[in-house]
Amino acid sequence: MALGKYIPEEVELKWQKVWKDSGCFEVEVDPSKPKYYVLEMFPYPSGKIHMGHIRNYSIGDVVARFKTMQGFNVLHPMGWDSFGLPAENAAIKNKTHPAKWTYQNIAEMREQLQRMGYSYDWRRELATCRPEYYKWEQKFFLKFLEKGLAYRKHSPQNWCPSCNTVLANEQVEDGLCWRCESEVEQKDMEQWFLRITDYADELLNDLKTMDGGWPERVLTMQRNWIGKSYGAELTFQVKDMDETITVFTTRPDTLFGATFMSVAAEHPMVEALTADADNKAEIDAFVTNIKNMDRIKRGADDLEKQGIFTGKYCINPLSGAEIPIFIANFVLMGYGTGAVMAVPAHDQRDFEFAKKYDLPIKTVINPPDLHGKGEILNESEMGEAYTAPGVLVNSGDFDNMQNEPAKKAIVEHLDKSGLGKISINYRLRDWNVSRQRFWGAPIPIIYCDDCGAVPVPEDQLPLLLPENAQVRADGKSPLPAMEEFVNCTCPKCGKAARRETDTFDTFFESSWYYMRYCDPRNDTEPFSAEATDYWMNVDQYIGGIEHAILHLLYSRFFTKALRDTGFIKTDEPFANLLTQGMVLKDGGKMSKSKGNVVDPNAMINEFGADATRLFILFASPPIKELEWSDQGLEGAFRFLSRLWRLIEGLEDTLEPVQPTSFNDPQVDAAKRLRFKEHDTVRRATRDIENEFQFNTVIAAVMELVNEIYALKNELKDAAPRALSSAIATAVTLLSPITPHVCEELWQALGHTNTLTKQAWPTFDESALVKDEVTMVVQVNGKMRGKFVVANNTPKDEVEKIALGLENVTTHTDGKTIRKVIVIPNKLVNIVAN
RNA sequence: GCGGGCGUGGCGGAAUUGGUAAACGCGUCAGAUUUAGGAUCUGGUACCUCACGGUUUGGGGGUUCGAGUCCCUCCGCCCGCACCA
Repeated sequence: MALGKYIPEEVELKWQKVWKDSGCFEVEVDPSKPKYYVLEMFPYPSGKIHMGHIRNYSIGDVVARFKTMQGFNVLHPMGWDSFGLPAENAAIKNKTHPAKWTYQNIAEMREQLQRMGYSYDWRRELATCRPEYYKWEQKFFLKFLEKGLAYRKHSPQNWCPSCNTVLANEQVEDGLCWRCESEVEQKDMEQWFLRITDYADELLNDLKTMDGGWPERVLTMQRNWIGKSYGAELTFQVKDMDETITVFTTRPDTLFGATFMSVAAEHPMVEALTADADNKAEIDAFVTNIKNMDRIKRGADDLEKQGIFTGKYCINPLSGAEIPIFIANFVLMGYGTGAVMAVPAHDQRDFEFAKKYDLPIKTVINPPDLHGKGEILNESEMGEAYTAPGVLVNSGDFDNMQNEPAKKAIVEHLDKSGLGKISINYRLRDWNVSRQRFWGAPIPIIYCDDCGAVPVPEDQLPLLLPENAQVRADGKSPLPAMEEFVNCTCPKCGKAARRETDTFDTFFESSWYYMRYCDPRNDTEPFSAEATDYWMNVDQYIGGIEHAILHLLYSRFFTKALRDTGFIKTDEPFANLLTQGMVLKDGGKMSKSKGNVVDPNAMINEFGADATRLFILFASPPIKELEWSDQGLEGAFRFLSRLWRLIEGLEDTLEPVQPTSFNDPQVDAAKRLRFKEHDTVRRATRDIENEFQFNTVIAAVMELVNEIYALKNELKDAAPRALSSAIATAVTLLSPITPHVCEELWQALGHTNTLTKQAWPTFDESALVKDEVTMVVQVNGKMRGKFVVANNTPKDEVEKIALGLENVTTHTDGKTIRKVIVIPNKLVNIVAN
């Protein structure tokens, strides 16, 4: 058939329709085939697709198509993370309902994704703002409540004054709201939490099982975030009071060196400790000052250490020494117990504090070299704390012990009198899932004056978000003022009661959507065991690094929590994670403020979806940053046109043969082409399997096309089947990357199947064996010549040829040949001096 | 400060893992074709040198017959964590 001119839009729309009509991307559970689940992080439907989306989804699409061609039953779904603040803000601006804005955006973005030709099973599309979806997470919440995994607590929370809602710890970056970058305040509130800390250990330990599957830096970030530290809790009696203070320390071995104690300004004992102090007013001012300091300033690394004496002392449980209790600005209530035993000789912070307030410094860990000489580290000469290992001194019965074993010995000793125990501390906090916003899934709880917080009965789910709500100009949720929503009766006692008006954090929805994709239309359960047993877990997950903690940690937790509530059998949701690099323009991030945003639609209209996909995958490996280039995109288009013209020009010659099917080379050119063809399959397969290096896959196919161009006139009559085979190979290898144009060319070659049903080409090792090889000759490691010999020519023969080369002798004349190294079929290095 | 990554032509980036550095593409130069072309084709293009040849993977040192690749050290950039007791 005649190809005519390459008009991307025509070709692309044609094949998109063929794929859609044939349902070739629709998959079902099929235990007879190996499954492969490839997933890209689903988008928030902001309305316009951007280059980051295109990159993310193009990478995923190549993986999906490649794995399909390799014979896997590939699940590749797409949907919408459609609850969230921007919809609400847009609705306020346009005086409409967030749902309307959201569904419009979804329709637009769906069209744009479809225009890219991605191989999604669109039947599985889901939107998290639909009751059919959030119904199930309301159910999960009730189950978590039953299991004690969800609970309500009154405590200081991160409050974003601009978003009008609380934030989880993970959603505060450097004291700023992750969404709007407003300064986050502290506010006492009663909120719903999920006990992610119950899973701290499992979340940490299982990171080991993902080694190799996840990027090292994401694993590190999660480890840091969980922040496990081993230590002890030690209890100090307060002198002249019937009170104790417990500290967390990782260095119980230094207990004898504790010369004072520091507590946080928020510590619950502060009021009692200072109640009868002479300078009560001064202390109160100091405490208020710290509490009012904003998070950024308080967390700054150059914050000067400040403290104030409470007037009270406590008793060192081992030495019996009386040590003063200070309130200090660097002690955090949110970590450990909010109280620290201060050992200035062996902790740099305590050292600085002691110097400033002239507090005693006492060496209890002696450096090994000094200890050997019978000397003890002199406190008055110390310029900084000694934090390295050593031997205990000034520590009573524990003297001369190595400090590591002493840790355990001291805690065990204190344990007998109930004053100390081994303790493991985490930085991770429970997940606050309450949000004071409208556009989210309602939390299914009813408050009754008599019965307290009562779960909405399961048969009343979904608890619907009212469609008639009118968003408020001030950004506050309209729910509390909606009587028809708030007023209800207590499911337990039947008396009048009020509904919870907070909604779930939107990370709640994204924590399990990948499970719902397995069985998205199920209306009797969130997903069937049959579906999730087969499809889960996700084999390859692809998305941005910005979720290294947030979404990825919550999802890991959710998977484990759903496992323990009997919904699923999986331990970890994502076996392999690829974090794609950012798309840059002129060396920087694309942003509206810089005015350097490239609109994908314009590119697709001018050069087509295929050229856009080709460029974005060719310009850089997926994990690295990508510098956008309009000229590069044109180059991609040029290559596709060149391939198109190649086939168009050979229409009378080419036959519909299978890739790598030509195996009877009679002439040198055919042999050469066959070698290149098989070598390209080898390289392409290897590079895809090695971290999806599509850039080099494309380069290899370009080389093959160049080779075909170079040999086509010679082979047109001599070996037309060699050309047909090589071209079939090029088109097939390229098809996951530029699927539309490849389908068109495949059809033009005379094939009647579509490439979606074509197997990934295989190569023949024997085709890669060359009759002749080019060998390089070096003299003292410098290249001096080349020669061609028969493959596997014996070493001594090769050596003889090499030594005889003219350009070699000019460099060896007058020198003694010390050694000749021969690497078969590759290189000869002559060592001479 | 701690942890991780990176540094290769004018640019994006390759290098079968210790064996011809700069594949592929962009840009650019020359030629061909064309009424013309930002179309297409052919050829050149790391640097210095008329040439022979020499130099080159952030700098310096080392291991090796041989180093972009391994080791040490310094410099620069990026990312994460950071008063976490």
